Amino acid sequence: MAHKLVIVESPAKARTIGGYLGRDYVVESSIGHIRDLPNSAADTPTKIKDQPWGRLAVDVDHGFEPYYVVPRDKKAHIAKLKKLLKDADELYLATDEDREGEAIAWHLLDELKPGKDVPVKRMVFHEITKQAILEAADNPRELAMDLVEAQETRRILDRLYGYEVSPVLWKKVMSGLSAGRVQSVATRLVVDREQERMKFRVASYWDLDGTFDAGSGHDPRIFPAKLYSVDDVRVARGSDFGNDGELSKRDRVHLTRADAESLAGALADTTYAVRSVESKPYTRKPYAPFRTTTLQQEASRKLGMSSSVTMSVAQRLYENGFITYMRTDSTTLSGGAVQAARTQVRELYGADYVPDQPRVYASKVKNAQEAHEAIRPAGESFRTPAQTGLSGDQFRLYELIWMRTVASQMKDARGESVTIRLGGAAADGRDVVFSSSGRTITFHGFLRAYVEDTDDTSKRRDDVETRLPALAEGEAVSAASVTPEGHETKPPARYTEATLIKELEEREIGRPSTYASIIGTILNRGYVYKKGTALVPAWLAFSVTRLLVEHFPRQISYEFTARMEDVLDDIAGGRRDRNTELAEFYFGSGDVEGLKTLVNELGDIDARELATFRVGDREEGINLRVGRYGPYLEGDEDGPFAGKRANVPDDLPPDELSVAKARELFANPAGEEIELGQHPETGLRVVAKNGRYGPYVTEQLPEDAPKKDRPRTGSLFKSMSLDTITLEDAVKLLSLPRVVGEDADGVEITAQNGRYGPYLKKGTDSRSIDSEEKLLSITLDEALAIYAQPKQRGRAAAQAPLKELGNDPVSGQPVVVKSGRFGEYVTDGEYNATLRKDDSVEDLTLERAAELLADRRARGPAKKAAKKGAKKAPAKKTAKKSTAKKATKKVAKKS
DNA sequence: CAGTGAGCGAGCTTCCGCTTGACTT
Repeated sequence: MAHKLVIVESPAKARTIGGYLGRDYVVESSIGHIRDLPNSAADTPTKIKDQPWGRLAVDVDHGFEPYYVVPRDKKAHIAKLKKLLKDADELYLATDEDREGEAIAWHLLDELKPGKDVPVKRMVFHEITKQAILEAADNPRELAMDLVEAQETRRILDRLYGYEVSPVLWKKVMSGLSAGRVQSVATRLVVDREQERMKFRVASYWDLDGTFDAGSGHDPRIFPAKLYSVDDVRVARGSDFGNDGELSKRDRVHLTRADAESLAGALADTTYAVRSVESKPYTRKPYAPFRTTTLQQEASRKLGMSSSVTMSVAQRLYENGFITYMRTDSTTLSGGAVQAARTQVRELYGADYVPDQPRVYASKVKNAQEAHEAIRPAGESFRTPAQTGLSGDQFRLYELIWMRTVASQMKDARGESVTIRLGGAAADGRDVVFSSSGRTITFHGFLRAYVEDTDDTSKRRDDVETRLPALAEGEAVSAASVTPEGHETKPPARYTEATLIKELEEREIGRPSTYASIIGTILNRGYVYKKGTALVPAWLAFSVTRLLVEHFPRQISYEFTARMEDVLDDIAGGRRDRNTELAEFYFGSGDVEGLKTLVNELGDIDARELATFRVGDREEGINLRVGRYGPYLEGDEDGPFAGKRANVPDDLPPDELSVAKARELFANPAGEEIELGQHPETGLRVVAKNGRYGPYVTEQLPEDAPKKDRPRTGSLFKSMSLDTITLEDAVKLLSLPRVVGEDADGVEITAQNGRYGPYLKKGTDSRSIDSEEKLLSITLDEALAIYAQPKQRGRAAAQAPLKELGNDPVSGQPVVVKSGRFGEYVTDGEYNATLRKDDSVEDLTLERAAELLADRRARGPAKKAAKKGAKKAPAKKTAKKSTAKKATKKVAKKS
């Protein structure tokens, strides 16, 4: 029977909506985007691979035309959708109403290609309630192609940014690194904050902490107050100092310890009078319902969940129908949800807590696309946490969301905040004022249900009460105690996952669906690491950020994304043109240099300079350098540490690398070594360390040993670890190479560990052996037996194929799968093709193997001599010719 | 930044945004 096919983005949404729409409709999901630019060479179609822009999959010379592919794991799903469409008489594209959703709708249309007799409609809704869905089905619109263009612009710009700038980092900093519009700015935020911390100079300041007695009859009778001013000049507090440790405000008196102590002494006999009592009404509005970022922040503060844990717990709640969609930038509640919340407030707290009018929360997020509701309990009436039957993290997160939603429809908290100033004269004639502030809450309102936590420990939570006595102006008060108190300013706090995400949102960088993964990216790349909950930048991030700031200032600027959003809005509104904008970004225009130009001009970037950071002043002569094996210190040629180097522990936060710390590291450059004891024969100290080639043991020669005496070393066997290694093991390792014996001609055979693993050596003839343990145990007979065998030429060749697939349709040669140095590959005897990411030996068919081989063949014979100059002539003459051609062509393109 | 001996298929890394998968006992 014919039906109408509705396609939404999320399977859980499809289920819900299917229930609302009834039997005439079949509701399916796209499961997000269904097509995208190929993300790696393996997925790039052969026909564009050899184009100069093939790596980008965007034809930058012809209108920035993108080449989309359906990812392998989506193919089956597309087939399913096509099948459903076959029996449909109408297609409703009901993806989210935002830029990405509009693009998904267009991709669906372009990929499913409905027949002319199947009308296509675009259906949009912002809340998943029966009424909203039915209305949406009755009021479809057309696809907004300008919005699709805006999304394409965003997609292409991100591709060009990421895939052009990342290779610059591979060349100049380290292979495998990445740069992108979002991650690079996120990293920069963390680096900039650390640099502020490094520049930070602490300020010490003092004040007086007083305890005052309001006299009997007052409740409370005793109350605290702090020194506020001396001779009408305000006493400096922490916020009055800048990061340089200097007072940043005028008209402040900076008290030292001596000042504070002498003033306290002079106040010993002072009596005080109330100078002023200022009372203001205190009102506090409830917080808006959760959106993705605020949920992540509160789950972090209240439940200690990381952003990724929060999202996956929320995902499960969503899939099981407990909450609405969790990736949203909207704080809007549907009418039904508002009613449900108000009902719940009445039931739980009484009618007094229900405001007359429902509360409406406008979005605070600048580039909000508001395709969804706020995150709230699902349904038209809310289940209390106890009614859900949930447990563990799901229960706790649901409870948080429920409380927040309910509280958002409660009355304001009301009360009074009071400031009391007490004045008195010191023995030396100075006039002093103490100040005390209190807060009383007369009606808690929403605070009974939910109080937001704060990241800033100096801020009071909204529900904290401090009661003060009801004093009147002129009333006399005595001091119970006046104590000098010392304080120090604190450096700006490091970002946590939650505060970094908050910062990114405020700067319009990233989207709800990506906040958690942005953190994942910068952690995975090694740009930042976590120390407790704090995000600490690695030195690598300093190098990368420096390169980007110096050479891609526009792209790495904090405003880049916000400006891009404005442009995209204009494209979506038909006021600007996609190609003009992309061309400006990529090729430049007027005095704006394009990305392409910047990338091409990078030959002169000095990688060494980029990776060098001065520690302390020039005179100290200390540099930190970011090396392939991590950060290390190096002395200036003309400085006190000339020629010296020292490892810097990977987990030493950059702001803790003081000059003193650097000197300490120079003094003990060995870094972390594990003391194993004294060698029973030589009496030398034996230690285990981590080195360039992994963990190893070595012995410490006496300081006065001649320089050419090298200490013996030995890599740990794979079966050993630095945690468990014993002196006994170490002694064995140091005994290598071991003399196994002599052959019939009197040539010595030794056993040792090398770059390619354990092996035997007889003169210049070496043979691999199969276990490291055998280095210690192999006998002369066994060794002679190995040498009696002819030498194997190459490990790969010696191994039997993993699988035989039959004959290749092109070459007619048998195709086999083998395991080699670079992983598994297929070969027909002439060409070898490495298996791609998604291939497995088990599932590999001859068809797929032939595809890989054809792909490989299309790129021509292996180019052996191309790189390091021809050492040996390649076996095949024909191969040599085309190799040379290929190589020249490539060079020409690069320059 | 410890120090080592052969000869072996080179080819790939990377962006941001949408959304959930998961071969088995």
